[in-house]
Amino acid sequence: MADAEKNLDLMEKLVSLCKRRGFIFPSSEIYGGINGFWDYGPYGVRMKRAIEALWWHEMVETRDNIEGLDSSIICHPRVWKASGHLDQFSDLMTDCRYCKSRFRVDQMEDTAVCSNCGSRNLTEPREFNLMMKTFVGPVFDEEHAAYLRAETCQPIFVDYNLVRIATRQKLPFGVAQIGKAFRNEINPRNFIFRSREFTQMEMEFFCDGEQGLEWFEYWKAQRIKYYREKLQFSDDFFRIYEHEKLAHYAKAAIDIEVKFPFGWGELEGIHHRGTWDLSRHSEFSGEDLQYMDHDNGRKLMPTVVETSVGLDRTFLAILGNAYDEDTAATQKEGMEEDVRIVLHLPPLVAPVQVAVLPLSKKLNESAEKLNTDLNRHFRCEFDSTGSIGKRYRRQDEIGTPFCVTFDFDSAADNAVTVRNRDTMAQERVSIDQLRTYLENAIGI
RNA sequence: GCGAGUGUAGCUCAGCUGGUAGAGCAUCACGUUGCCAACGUGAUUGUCGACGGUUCGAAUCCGUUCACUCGCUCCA
Repeated sequence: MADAEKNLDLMEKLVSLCKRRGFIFPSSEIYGGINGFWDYGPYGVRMKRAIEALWWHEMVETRDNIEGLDSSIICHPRVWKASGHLDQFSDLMTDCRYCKSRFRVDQMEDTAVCSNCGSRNLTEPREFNLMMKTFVGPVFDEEHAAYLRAETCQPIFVDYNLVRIATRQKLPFGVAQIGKAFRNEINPRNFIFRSREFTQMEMEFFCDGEQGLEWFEYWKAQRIKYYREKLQFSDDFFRIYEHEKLAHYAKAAIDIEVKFPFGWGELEGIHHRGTWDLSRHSEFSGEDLQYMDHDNGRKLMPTVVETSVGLDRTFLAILGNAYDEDTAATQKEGMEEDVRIVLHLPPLVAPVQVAVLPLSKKLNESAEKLNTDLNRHFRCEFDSTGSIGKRYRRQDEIGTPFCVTFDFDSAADNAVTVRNRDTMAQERVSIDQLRTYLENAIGI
């Protein structure tokens, strides 16, 4: 099978598995769906929150100089004037009906003629803006227009000084935020890779411009380490793309790209944004956002180094990387082996980390008690239906790294079998040691 | 937004030229089994994506629309 075909196949399998097993559903499905919107089901939300928690822990909780923020989704419209989102994307566009080219009206020499084919058969100019519009208050007129944030970083810049004062942070320090952002993408594509409502995990690091490039290199290294060690990405699964064309204010920018089922795609951007954002907000708000360095009596506009990740894209990358089909022994008539679908998810983000399975329904009571105990420390699931083999396969398909099987000897020897998802090997573990054993295995 | 393809049970799909719906898997119950999708018996499941038209009759033909996939386009 050709690579492209195989990859397409993988995407279809992921979409199907996600729906079937409750990871991700099309939004509003009973009404026919709505383009560019997705719902995270029971297993999906477990995993999504686990990824969020992992990022937050790595970026905020384990660092003294990064503060958290949870800003509103709707901001003052001038925020988007200052950021440039409103003007740059309020373009009037026209399409040539003949050759299908599209032009910005303000860039055309003659607004009645297609510069590509010379046709005069053009559509009426239409306004294109990627920001989602709404109205604040009950009156729906332009004076009350507002926008859902197109990225989570702008409110960080807007609140930067309040955060600094409240926390008494000195440069360099960062502010992180996880939240929804909205864009009216012309054409949402590739499952949850490009949707109109998505979650970003962003951290803006404020520093003295003289150290900007050093901090850029620092965060680049930190983020690569995170993907290698925490999400277990191998070196052939991700790559660094260095921007050749930089925004006028930026000094450096890279993207971390990963191998999605449809090809390489951006997962995270690490950008040196200079003083541009804070300068713009100073200018538009009239508020002086400069920083007073009391150590040397110097006043400066902080430089920003940004790390910006798409949570939904991380989710898709992890899923695609984890999906595997191998073969395993079966007792089905006339068959030696059968296909086994397994998600090799990193245990830290697996929706179910430990499945507790009684070997027989006769053992339900004791096994349920064990499940209740383990549930306090891990994401657990109890299942007693069907044969034990079937239950193992069910767990494989949702990526459960460990199955704990309570059997007929367990009550007597106070031990259970721990079955490994990846190797299918089993190990007898004392119930007293079980929590420690699982914590080590999961990497908590 | 343009072009192409697809849409039938939870999933994968079959339903030829119109006669009002099927398989495998999954799910559930009971029995059996006791560590890798075992077996037996039984059961549940559909506005055939939506709306409209043609027809005595539409999953099937026609139109419109919605969604998904791919290629353009877009992606601050």
